[in-house]
Amino acid sequence: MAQTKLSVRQEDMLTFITNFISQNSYPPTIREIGKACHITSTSVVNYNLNKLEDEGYISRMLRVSRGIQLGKNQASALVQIPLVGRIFASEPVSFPEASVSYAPDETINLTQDLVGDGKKMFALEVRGDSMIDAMINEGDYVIMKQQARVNNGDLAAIWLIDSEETTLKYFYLENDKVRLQPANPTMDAIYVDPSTVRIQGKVMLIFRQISARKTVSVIPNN
Amino acid sequence: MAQTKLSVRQEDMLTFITNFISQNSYPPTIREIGKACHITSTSVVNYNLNKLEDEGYISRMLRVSRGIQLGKNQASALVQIPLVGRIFASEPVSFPEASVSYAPDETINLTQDLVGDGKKMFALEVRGDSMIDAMINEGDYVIMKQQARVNNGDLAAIWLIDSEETTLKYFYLENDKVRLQPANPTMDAIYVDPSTVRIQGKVMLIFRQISARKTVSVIPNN
DNA sequence: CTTGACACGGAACACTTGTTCTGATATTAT
DNA sequence: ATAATATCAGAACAAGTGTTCCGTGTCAAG
Repeated sequence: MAQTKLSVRQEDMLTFITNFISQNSYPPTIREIGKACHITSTSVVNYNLNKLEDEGYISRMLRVSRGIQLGKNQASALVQIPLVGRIFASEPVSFPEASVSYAPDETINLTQDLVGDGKKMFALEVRGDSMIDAMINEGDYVIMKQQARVNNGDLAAIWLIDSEETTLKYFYLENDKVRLQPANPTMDAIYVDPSTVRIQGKVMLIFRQISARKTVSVIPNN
Repeated sequence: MAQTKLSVRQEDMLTFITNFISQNSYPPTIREIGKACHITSTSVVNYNLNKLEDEGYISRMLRVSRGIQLGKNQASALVQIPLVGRIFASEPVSFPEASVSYAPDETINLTQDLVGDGKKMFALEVRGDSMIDAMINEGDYVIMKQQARVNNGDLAAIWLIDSEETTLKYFYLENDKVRLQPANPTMDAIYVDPSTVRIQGKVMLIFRQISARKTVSVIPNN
């Protein structure tokens, strides 16, 4: 159970097992592992499998064919995040009521290692190109987690009460002033009073799916 | 192949298989199914498994122990994409040789509805902030597909022979000239001769994981 | 009634597969 | 150098496992 270093061969086996399972959705046999990792003897595979089990990377079922389970650290479980709508610049992010059971038209499947447990998270599609200061394009998807407090350095959706608009900026609380730092490093930060902002949520992930992009209307702008 | 109704026994088997997999993370054997569903003969289990396969509820691997896969409707498949390195601006994207079997240090798990089959795809982590014209930040991950040709409108990694650097730009072939359009709509396109560019690949996906971002060194730039 | 399709049970077979044993080689400690 | 430990290869065995064949019963159509 100690966290000693894995041998090259054991690393090899572990990655193969992981790939095999994600590809076939059932674990490989000892001989399949051996063939893939260039190990001629089943006993050696068995030997190293026991090592992997000792280290906690896998679990083995006694006398069960393909009885290999990945350790807790490995499994990249899926998370379904509801796509709740579009986000326009200068509009508040409207989160759905958490109380009502909600049936989204569309859900976005992501892995847990990207967004965590997915609790209180919603996906928004970005419309309009006025989020360039946040380095976000039209068509991008933003995964947000609804929360009223964020840590310093988080990219947050912030409702500016005075100007009545929402921006996505990195949030820093400094000396009783809130510094809102654009993601674009060439742009300047703005400082506002904490009472004039309301945190709506925190951005967990941004992604841009190029392949699905419609033929953009690009007119060379000279 | 028709969507006829399943028999009671087949329903039974299907629910058992589903539960078994989610509990053990490997599929059951024919005899395990038989025992759980009170079927004494393996041939009957085999018979009904084939029925289930005909109806599309499961897939079976020939002569493979525990070779049962749940139907497509159940899980959106995962794709593992190797993280092959970092990408700096003005450097050519170095794809790994497709011929050699390749063991990546790290892989990125994504769902198929985001990147497709994942074939010939590699993940790159962006270093340096000189890709702002492509609306890409430092720390972003770029999923690229290695290919020498792209369609008009694709975001492509392009090696500029003259200036000896790689840029990510939207690619348009127009009147014997190549128009390279920055993703940032406020920036101007450039026109080059087709002989001076070489397409290295196509960008499939870009994502930015905010939560994992290290505390950025942000000095207010007045 | 006869026929055929369908579902089932039992049994046997051949291959798969986890396990174990023996011995060899490499690495490290004494 | 010597011993101890770790890693490996080959072989063999027993149990697991998918497949197939044969026979029986049910039920609806002809």
